[in-house]
Amino acid sequence: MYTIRDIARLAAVSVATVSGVLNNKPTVKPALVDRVKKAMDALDYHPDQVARSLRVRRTCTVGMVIADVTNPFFTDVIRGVEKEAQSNGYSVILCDSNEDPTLERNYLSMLFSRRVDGVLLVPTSSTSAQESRIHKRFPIVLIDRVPLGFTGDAIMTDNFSAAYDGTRHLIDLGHRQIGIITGHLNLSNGLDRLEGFRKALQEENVALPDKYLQQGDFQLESGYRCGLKLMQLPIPPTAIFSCNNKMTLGLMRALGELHVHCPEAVSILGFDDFEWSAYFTPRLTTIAQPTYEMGRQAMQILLRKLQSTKNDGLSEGSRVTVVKLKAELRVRDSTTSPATRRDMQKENAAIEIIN
Amino acid sequence: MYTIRDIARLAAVSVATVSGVLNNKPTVKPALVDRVKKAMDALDYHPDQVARSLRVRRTCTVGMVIADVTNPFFTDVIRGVEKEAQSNGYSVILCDSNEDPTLERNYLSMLFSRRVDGVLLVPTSSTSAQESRIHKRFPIVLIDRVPLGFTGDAIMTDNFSAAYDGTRHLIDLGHRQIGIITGHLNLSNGLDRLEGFRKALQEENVALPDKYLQQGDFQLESGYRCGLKLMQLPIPPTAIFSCNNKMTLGLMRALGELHVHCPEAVSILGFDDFEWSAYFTPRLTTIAQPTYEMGRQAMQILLRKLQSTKNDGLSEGSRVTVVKLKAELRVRDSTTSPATRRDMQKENAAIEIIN
DNA sequence: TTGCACGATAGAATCGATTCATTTGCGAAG
DNA sequence: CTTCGCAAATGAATCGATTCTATCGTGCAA
Repeated sequence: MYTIRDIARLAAVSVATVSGVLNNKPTVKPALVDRVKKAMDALDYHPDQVARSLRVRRTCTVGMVIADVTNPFFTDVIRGVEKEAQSNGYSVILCDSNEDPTLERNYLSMLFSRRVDGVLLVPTSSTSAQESRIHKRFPIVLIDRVPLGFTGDAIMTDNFSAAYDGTRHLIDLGHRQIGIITGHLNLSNGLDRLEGFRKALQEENVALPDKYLQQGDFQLESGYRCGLKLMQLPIPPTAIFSCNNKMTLGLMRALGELHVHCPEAVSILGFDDFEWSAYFTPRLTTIAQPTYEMGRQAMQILLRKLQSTKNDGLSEGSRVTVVKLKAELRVRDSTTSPATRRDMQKENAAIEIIN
Repeated sequence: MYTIRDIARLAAVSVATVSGVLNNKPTVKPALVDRVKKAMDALDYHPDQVARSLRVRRTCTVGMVIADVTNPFFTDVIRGVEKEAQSNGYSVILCDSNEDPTLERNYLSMLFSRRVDGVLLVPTSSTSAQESRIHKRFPIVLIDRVPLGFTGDAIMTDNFSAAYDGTRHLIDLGHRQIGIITGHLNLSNGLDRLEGFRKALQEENVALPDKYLQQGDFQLESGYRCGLKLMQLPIPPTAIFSCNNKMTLGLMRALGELHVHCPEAVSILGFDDFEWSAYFTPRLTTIAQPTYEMGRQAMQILLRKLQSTKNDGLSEGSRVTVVKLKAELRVRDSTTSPATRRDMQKENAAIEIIN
């Protein structure tokens, strides 16, 4: 393993000159640049970034703490982050907190010891991101959700509007008995989606019976459980809004087991689109978040903060950025007007008679 | 930001003593350990891992270069890797090569500069992992696939047996016209699956017409294209084996567009199971790879190599580990005996008359 | 009482880069 | 011909840990 001194010796220059070449300082004469570069090639020299980081007090590394790598929502975000990081010379240390606050805390602590320049965080419900001690360590940008009362930098979908638009779609189709399976309500994503849903109902004077509001926790199992509850009510809803992808799957399973057909018997609107959702039967109507873009912009916000803390003459670093991205409603086959429901049932009846 | 010297001063000991406490060397007297720990708590001191890495020539960081973060196959692997790394005090730098050899090369170079202790790599088809220069840099463990003639450490599914078993399942159901959509054939995963398929056919003297073998590239688009070709043949196959998850989706789209019903008109066997595949209609019969386990064991193999190169008195470091994990055939609804096909078509005909 | 051995602590060198303070070299001006 | 100034190159200090070597102090034996 060669060092900068080996290169200096081989090229017959000082280490300072080699360093100058590495950082293409304009003061080094072209002739020397050439000699040094030849020497580096000859020894297949790659400067040690660890040593460099120690000296310049910057690692060009960011930490990313997410809740679940296997959720396609997050993997799209990761891809955006990674792409943007890579093209700016940054690396990403990936951490999976598995929605566990203790693990999240440990990861943040570890990332601090490794002296990452900043952190992208999908916070757990009782996140340590709110503690001022953590914030003194490095810039943090939250992704997807923020705890109530959070005042720092963050990027997320405009969940309120997204849920509002989706619900309007159901109402416009003619639904008046609409159920919802919510997520956690102590983080912004869960709460805002519920509020957007409520707003749309209120505007059209559609009632929301207590039983039509089922609180889940964004996990598959809860979608299944809430789905069963909703469809086993004396008067089941004619449409259900499921607040994330995993709960939608649980809901689908519940419908399957109860032999409730979608969209004939009930319309389903899911939050989160994913590559496969167009292959379900029926093809799912979903609210698609701009996942890749969210990751990309999250990294951009973080990079901007890193720039401004570097030349900290400006107090730019203290300005707070909050970005809300627009979601897109993708209407497919799982939502139809409740009027057609009766027609379809008639058809089915006819078929049954034949069989 | 405090350093070991601040702690030493506050605790009125030498830096060597503080270092001794940090690395719990047994020679430090309990009384001093106490004083030092108090000082560390008081200043919220977290030792700088960058400085430590420089001195001990070890970063406790590994690089992971994969082909596509958004493919659920890889995310499960990542989770296994990350979990195992975390519980051994290692961090993972994630890189997405996007199946691009140039990008792969750049990432490997960057990881070397960052002095990662080792690398987990899902190689692209013309990977640089075969160059001896790369291997001198750090231990590498390949995941999922190896290039032809590769001789280093690797972990993957026993693709040959998996494909053989899956194909037997189709034959046992009574299929004799079986098509296949293969992946790339210059990496082991694509080739071994084809060979396993061939073996099963040969054993039962089932012919494989040229037209029944369609070469894809593991991407969705190729599954779609090959699916169209297969089902538009004068005598289309009664069953199709699709060699990975994305191509299976493309195939499903092709079937949809052609209004070919599965499993009535054709049985589908997919490689790669994923959380959602039980929610497709029909529920997909798939060959499930032990993804999480693959990631976990990949990291274990790498850790073992790191151990043995550390105390390099032993030449253990030169022994090569190749692990092939068993896959599991998950029979669901997309594969049925071709005999039932005619019955179903009759049913459909009946329904059409009614309508 | 003195000397020696040994365990515990201290001090300084080290890892490999960057960067500051100097020195060197060269050309122009006096 | 000397000197001044500026650009280019050098050498040493530095970042914050670890670790080697030296020193200190204590207890035991002669």
